[in-house]
Amino acid sequence: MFKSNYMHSFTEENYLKTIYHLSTTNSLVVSTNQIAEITNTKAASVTDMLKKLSDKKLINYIRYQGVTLTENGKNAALNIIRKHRLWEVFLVEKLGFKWDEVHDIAEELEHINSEMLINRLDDFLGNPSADPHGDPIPDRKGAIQQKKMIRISEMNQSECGIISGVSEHSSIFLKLLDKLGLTLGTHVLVREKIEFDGSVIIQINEQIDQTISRELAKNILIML
Amino acid sequence: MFKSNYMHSFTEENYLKTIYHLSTTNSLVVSTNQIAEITNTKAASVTDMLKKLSDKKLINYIRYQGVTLTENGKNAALNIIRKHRLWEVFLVEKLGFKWDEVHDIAEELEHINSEMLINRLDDFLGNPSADPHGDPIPDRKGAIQQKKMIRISEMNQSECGIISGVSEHSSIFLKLLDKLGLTLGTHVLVREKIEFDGSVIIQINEQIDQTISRELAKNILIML
DNA sequence: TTATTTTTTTAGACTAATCTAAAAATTTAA
DNA sequence: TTAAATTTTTAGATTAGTCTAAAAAAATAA
Ligand SMILES: [Mn+2]
Ligand SMILES: [Mn+2]
Ligand SMILES: [Mn+2]
Ligand SMILES: [Mn+2]
Repeated sequence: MFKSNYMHSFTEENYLKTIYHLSTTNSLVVSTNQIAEITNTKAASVTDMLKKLSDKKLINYIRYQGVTLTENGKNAALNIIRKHRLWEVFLVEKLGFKWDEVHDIAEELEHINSEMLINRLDDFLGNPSADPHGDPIPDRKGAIQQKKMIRISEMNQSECGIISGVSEHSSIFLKLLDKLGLTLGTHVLVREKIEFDGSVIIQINEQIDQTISRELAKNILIML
Repeated sequence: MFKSNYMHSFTEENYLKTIYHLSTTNSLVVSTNQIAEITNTKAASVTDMLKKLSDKKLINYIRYQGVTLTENGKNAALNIIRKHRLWEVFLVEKLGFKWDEVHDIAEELEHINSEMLINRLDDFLGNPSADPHGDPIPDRKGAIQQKKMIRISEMNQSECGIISGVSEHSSIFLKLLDKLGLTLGTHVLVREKIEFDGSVIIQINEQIDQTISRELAKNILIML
């Protein structure tokens, strides 16, 4: 078993992951302040770390201009995300955790360093393609197959589909979805879109109708 | 779920575990140099840490006189050992690792902090009482049931028993035991003790006879 | 296009964990 | 019971990651 990639510290890994998430959800180029906000640090600390990651050739960094991940940096980030999501599957599928309970534990487990471990875990779980929140799991080469999903708020009247993901991962949000029966795999049909407040009336699993707020509709992802 | 014990750093946890192991295998009182050797640090660094652990009331420390664990320190150490051994069981039983491959990974996993996680893992594994090396697993209260075992080197001629543990955990030693068929659960009968070099002729599983060196005989533990 | 606001970086300091070298205490040996 | 050797502690530095305050650059507004 040979060591293919360099070791990065716990902290460096968290920065890389943060930059990856920001660059895929917002603009490709990520700013110092954005990173500071997510990592709960100050801009000055971020600047220090950006210099270090740049020295290690994990990011492309020009003063005052924001950063992007290099190929190496992107691979490192994807590997951490792979580990995070596989551990989340393990916690839910094997240990019986709820989907709103696993994130914090996975934040710790994602830093365990063993390629053999994570590949065997992957096999043990049956090589899942998505985590408990519907997020895709990169394969051992870092390839990620993004499914096309739209938010309920973007659906048209009488369109239907299956709940396949969420764009908000807080415990309070996920527990609410549980309560409303809006878990992954649920069939949703848009009955009516209320223009006044952005709320949406949906039919759940071809049975009851329910009104959900715009906030909810914006954060539930549907595969048509 | 309430937080019962304070958080300790990764490093503090490793010192506590080291002190526990030294105080149970050697004398109760542990010296600075012993700790330095196991933790791969220098005596000066150990002294610094001992002051910190003493301030936190995890050890009883008097300058120049060595340390013992307090009740809190012992509980913290046992909790880490519990996690280490449960993870080792998981790696072997669920992911198919060999007993010589799991220690280093468990050294990382033992620092994951979640009581809920470890208790669920315990249940998932069927509440095992020993790890893959035969070492007892403390229960969730820290209680440990030590089985009485003796080394092959201490057995008398024509005594027999079951291999139930090892007192050496290096990969090279464990792989050798595999090769010789001396894994946990193997039945051993002492045929003859060679005085000249301390080697022992044993019968394995009521079948073939084999001569093992004193070094081997000293590190294999038997339950009579 | 100049002035104001916002963002980012630098300067200097702090903490945890480590080190080397030297001093102090303890143990062992003569 | 004194001298020598060993062990342990202190003193003073170093590194990673963080902070606050101030300076510099960029973006926005007048
Ligand atoms: Mn997560
Ligand atoms: Mn997830
Ligand atoms: Mn081990
Ligand atoms: Mn073990």
